[in-house]
Amino acid sequence: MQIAQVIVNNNSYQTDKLFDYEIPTDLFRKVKRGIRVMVPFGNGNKRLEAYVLNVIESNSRNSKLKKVLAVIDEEPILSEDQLRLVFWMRNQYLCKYIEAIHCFIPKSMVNKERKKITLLDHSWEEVLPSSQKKLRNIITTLQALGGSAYLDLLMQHIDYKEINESIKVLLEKNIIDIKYELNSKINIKTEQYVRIKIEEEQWQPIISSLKRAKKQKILLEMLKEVKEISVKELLERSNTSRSSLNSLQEKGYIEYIDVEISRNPFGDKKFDPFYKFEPNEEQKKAIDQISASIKNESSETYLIHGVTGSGKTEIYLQLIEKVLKKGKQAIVLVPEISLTPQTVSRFMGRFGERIAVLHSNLSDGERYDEWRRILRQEVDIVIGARSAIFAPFKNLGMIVIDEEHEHTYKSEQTPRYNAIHIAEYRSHLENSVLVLGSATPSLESYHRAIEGDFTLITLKNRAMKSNLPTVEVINMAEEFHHGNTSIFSTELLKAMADTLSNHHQTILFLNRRGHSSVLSCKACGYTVKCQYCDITMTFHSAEKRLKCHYCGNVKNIVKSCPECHSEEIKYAGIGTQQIEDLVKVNFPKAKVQRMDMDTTSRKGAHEKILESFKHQEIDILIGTQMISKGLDFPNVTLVGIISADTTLNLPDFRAAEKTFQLVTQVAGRAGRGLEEGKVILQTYEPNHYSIVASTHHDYESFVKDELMIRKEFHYPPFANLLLLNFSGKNEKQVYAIANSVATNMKYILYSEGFKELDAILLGPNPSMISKIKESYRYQILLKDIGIPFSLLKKAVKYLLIDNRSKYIPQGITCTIDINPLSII
DNA sequence: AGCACGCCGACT
DNA sequence: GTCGGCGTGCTC
Repeated sequence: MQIAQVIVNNNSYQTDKLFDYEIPTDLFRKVKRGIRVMVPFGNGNKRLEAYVLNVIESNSRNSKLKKVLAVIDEEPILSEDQLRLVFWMRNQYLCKYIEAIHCFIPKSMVNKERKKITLLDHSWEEVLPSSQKKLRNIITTLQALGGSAYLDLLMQHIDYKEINESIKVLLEKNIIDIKYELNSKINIKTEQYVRIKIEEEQWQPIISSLKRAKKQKILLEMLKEVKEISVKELLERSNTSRSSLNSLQEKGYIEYIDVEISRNPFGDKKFDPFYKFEPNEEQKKAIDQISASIKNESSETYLIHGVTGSGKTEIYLQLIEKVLKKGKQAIVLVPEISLTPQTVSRFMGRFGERIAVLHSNLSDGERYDEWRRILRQEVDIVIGARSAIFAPFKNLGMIVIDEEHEHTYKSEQTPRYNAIHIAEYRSHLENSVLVLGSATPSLESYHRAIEGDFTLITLKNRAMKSNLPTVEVINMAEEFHHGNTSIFSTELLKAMADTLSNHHQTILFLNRRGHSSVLSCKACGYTVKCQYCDITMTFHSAEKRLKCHYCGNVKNIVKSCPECHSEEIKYAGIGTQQIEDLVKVNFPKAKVQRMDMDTTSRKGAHEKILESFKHQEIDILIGTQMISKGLDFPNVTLVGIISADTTLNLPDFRAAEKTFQLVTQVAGRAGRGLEEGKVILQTYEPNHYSIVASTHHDYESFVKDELMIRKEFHYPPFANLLLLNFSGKNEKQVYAIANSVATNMKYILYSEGFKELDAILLGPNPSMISKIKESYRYQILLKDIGIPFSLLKKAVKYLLIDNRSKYIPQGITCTIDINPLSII
């Protein structure tokens, strides 16, 4: 007997195991590893979609096994390599099978069965005594919904919870009918085509028979030429109507067929060709070195550390050309497509049609189309954000991860994977080259390069022979002592004036949106906080309202303090909106544009701003970290960093690294053309090692200092971290649960012989933001100091996965984050 | 996740 | 008594 071992499409820890089903003989040949099937599941034999992870042969006849009902796919939806990745991910990230599987499959492909309840035409009034109020209520609700409704919709209209019982009673009484409908969101977009069915020798008699049907004759003659054409096009070209075509079909001369087409997410957008250019010495060396691995199909990892403007993109482009020549495919990851439109357009401009683009604001349908294009091998290159690492290429030659230090490569939802981590494993599985690139590599990657895991390639010079900009640090404390209370230092204002008069462009950077992030009472110190989150509300001057940046809650501004009724309200914590206002006051004639989440939420707004900046319709561009990467505008000669301290002061072990990266990246926007660039960096901590290093563009010295600190305090790359997050509405309960997990954890580790637990387990502590959307948050941090990381993971798996129901009650959410990028 | 079963307080 | 809410345990 053949048995399929499947994972059912249920996102629950309790069903996260392989279930055995008998494969009926007629499905023997169709059921394979990686295919989807329908199976009966549970007491009611609810039909569920399931993924076949194994097919085994069993000698003993187990009559208790249920049978596979049907297969969904012709071909496996998950390849052998992808299956291997699924198993690996579950182990690595302690996630469920189904969570790993869903990474590989677009949402719109997942089938879910919905219960549809239909009222039958019976005189239910007689059958149901009027005392049965509940049942009658269900029926009247059903009538109001038009006689039939899906169960979930029906439940929204009825406020008691035990609806299933009543549904069952109604079904027994034959008052309603239940149907299961597959809520398949598969939306292969098709277009109707016609195909001619007439053989050559039949042609003459048929044509003569159509003497009186002029239009039909025209249609047939056109079809004879092209054999197959879309209905729409045919009708347009022939100037005929559908009815003529229909009568041809009735006579059997033609047939209609549905042909799959793709929606193009880029519409008719044309990309300027981006011509290949001759690489300089450094670039050429890098290309040659990596090409060798592409040629040998060795799964080597390269880390390209190249200063801003060193032409990393051109290296990627030329390497991809080599990959394509070998008949292989390439994946390019960029931090966030919408933030790097220039990079994307260069790829499109060089390679044209055979690229699929996966960015975060594609609709489900568009995402599905791109995925299909990849699967049908219509593209050779995928360029996309984090999730593009799962692109279903069959012959992968290379993975490029640009700006590899970016935190967006780490998923914020379970499974909390790191795309670099996945890329490493995937390149290993599929013998493809992995190329990481950054002007400011993450300490993890750089450390691994030093250790010899990655091959380091350094680019010291800018490709266009321009120099790196000079960076001038302004001590804002001194500025203040000299009587300048403005947020702009004298130097910055002067430099902005100079740049304006030279008709060059300025970028001002501040990593905080809104107008003011803190409103507080001068008299009693009260600060306005969100009622749902433990966070101060930010004043937005455009809407003249207060917004919570965590839950989106909006409040009117407070004119007087709700505590002491003082009317002295202080607006502190400067954001980009306020900068914009102040710039306009200081430079009334300058054309100023702000670019942050608030000005770019509309589709296409992003490109529009960059386009007008490119055409020099903007003198001063003000923005958040959105402007820190990928922008390449030669006329920008001044970059002003309003405050480097916002990131520096975060209570996170990566604060210094983030600051160095951000400052270096932003500074890199200046002086990319013929003119020298200048950066003015304002800070209250001019002597901090990350500030000093970034002013000298000295990555190596920063890394040296930072690595020493990381080693001393046992942080990555010298330790692995495991963060457990607990949240729930009842603060006391959240703490109690977190505490019991911590206690049990300590007990397990202690009994394994590890006595120094204070360094290994920290917490539970309230999270940095202790409340978000009315949920209280606590966390436990685990570090592998003097203990194998695998053992920590094993203990976590035992407590929070294998015995989850014992430790985590309903109402408490607990997430596991392996090597989080941030522990705040 | 969904569903059945069984316990228990709150009502006609 | 019994209705309905809620916790528990199971699904090949």
